[in-house]
Amino acid sequence: MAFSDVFTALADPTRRHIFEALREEPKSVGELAADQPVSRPAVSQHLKVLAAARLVSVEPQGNRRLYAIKRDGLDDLRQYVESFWSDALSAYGAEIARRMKNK
Amino acid sequence: MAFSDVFTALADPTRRHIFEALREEPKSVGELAADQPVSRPAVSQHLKVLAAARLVSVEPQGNRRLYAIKRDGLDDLRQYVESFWSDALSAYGAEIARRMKNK
DNA sequence: CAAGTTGGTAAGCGATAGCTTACGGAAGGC
DNA sequence: GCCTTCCGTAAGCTATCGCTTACCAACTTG
Repeated sequence: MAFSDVFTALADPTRRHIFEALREEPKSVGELAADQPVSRPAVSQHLKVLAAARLVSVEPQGNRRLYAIKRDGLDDLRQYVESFWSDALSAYGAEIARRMKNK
Repeated sequence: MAFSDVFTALADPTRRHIFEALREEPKSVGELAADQPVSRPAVSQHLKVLAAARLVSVEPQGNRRLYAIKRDGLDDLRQYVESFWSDALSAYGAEIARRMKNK
């Protein structure tokens, strides 16, 4: 499943910060690294993981490489959460019902 | 943030399987372990992580402990994804616009 | 009360994740 | 053609994760 890659990608705090830094606008690796407490190669490795999870896209622009948020990974995540929604609701209701019954 | 715990909890495949096994109904540790390729203590440790992320709830019932899906963690996750939605949409649109412009 | 379930915790291990430094290659500026 | 900027990759180290076995506590049942 593609869920696995997305969860793994967003589980790391540094990687999540990088991802969130792209909310405003597409940025280059250097710009992203400037805002993080880790080295530039580390950021580059994180971006590779984010790209594999289809959370970001790359577009070479001259000398630099512009990274931007990509919808695909977020779509997977959203779908996963939504698929749990009705189940969780019913389970939640059953939980409440059972507690009232036990009382 | 509470997001971190949720992402970390669902990043591990075994832990996600355990979590998904609770979709149907609340189960005991032994029942959960029977469906997994790992030992019972491993399942117990995974449940601890899931509980810390507020993804499952526990209720002692006699000799056993019944675990069930809890909404709180899923709520956090959903909220995180939703908060990205408009941004991702606009970024996506900007991306398309830029590509058309470059062409 | 003794024996059998059920499950959480501790200790220890092998594997992996994330970081750093060092290097190489591609594009821009002179 | 050089020199600089920008960035990806390789190698290696340390810390952490997930697993196992061993142990112990709580409850149930005879």
